[in-house]
Amino acid sequence: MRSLSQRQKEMLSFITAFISENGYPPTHEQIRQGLKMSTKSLVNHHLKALERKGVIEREPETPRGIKLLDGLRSFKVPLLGQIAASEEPISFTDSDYEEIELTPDIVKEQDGLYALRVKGDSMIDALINDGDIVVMRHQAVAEGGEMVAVRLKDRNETTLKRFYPEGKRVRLQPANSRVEPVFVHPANVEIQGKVMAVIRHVA
Amino acid sequence: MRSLSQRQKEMLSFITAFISENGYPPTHEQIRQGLKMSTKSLVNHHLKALERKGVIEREPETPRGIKLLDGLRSFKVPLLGQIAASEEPISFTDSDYEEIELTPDIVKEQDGLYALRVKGDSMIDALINDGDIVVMRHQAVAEGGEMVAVRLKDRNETTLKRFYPEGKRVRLQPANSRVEPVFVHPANVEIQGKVMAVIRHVA
DNA sequence: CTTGACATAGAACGCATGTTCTGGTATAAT
DNA sequence: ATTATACCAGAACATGCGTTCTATGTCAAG
Repeated sequence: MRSLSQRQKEMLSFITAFISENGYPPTHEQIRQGLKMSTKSLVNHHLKALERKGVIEREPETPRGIKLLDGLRSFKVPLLGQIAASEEPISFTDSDYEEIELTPDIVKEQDGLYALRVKGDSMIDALINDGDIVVMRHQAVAEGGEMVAVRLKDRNETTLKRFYPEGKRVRLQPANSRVEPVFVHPANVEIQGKVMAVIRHVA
Repeated sequence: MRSLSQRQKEMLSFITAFISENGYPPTHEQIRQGLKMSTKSLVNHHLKALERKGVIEREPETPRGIKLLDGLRSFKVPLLGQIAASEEPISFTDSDYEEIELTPDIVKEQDGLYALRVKGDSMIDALINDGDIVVMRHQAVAEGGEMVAVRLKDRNETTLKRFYPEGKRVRLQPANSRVEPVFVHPANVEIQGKVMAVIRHVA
């Protein structure tokens, strides 16, 4: 993005604040009043410049038809429940769930996401604490190196580890490089989802 | 919020998606076309109902004057640089920095926040991995139990731990409950900020 | 002195859009 | 049979709003 002049920055800032406050963009007249200009044609002039610089997009002849291109892009993800080593697999049919609001700076891809809250400290060798939120993506097969939620059928236990198929066995590698990997038979493994991100509330 | 009828849910869903896609709300005519209704007065009727149920707010006689009350609320935080055990304290004067977009579901309070990317695995006993992002808040003094970025002057080293003043010494408690705490003299400690959240990109 | 960029000013025009009023159907509960 | 609720339909009206054209001033660079 080319740099903006002082007046352009002011206009962009005004529009951003207006949208935050009101939920919809301002009219040219509202911008004119807000920036203490005497004419709407000056507003149009600056909006054209912001458009040329790739900062906004305008829908022609459309009241409030201004879109910020560097606008905020959050989205919501269902927080379906909890994950712990010893619990039953998560049920995805629950329709009465919380949601958490994420952004592309937390998780790039948005398809098929859900979140789970970690219960207990059994995930600590994945550097995941009790109470952390893991953002998952629905996925029943994994590629080598992906971190997944894996259910070990013989132990009736779920763990979060990096998954490496190695011939006749699977290596499950903890995130903490100082902890030894686990080796299991492929038939013993059920992949419940791929870990996309972890969020920890501290304060 | 009282429960919505089927048609009201459809309308709310349409408006939410439209705003996500376009950056501004739809007109009555756009809603009418989107929901395959034959008249704008029906759109007005349902919008009135959504308003009564406290789901939207409308500015009377205002094109696109619809505000979602459960709207998305993200904000941006400067990503000022890196934090590692052995580096110099972070400079806050850098004006040419990235930003990351967060939401109130990641960090409730928004004042005085900045983010740092962790470099190296020296924070592992705080359950923080190389590459993780810590969201900090400017704060030069800490209360007992808060997790802070602490600089140990004699070792010229920065660490993230929970801070407990205990009379003539300070206890620095790792997040990992299986790791022993560190005891230091209060004069040796310089608090650089309070840890608010940790974000790990996995995939 | 000329040119280009930035900022500014106002009149005029034409289209975009919200709201009200009157009227109807279907279903469920009383 | 009546009432209430949800959903629906269309005409008419009035206001909200974007854009163009013509014009001017200041400052910096060549």
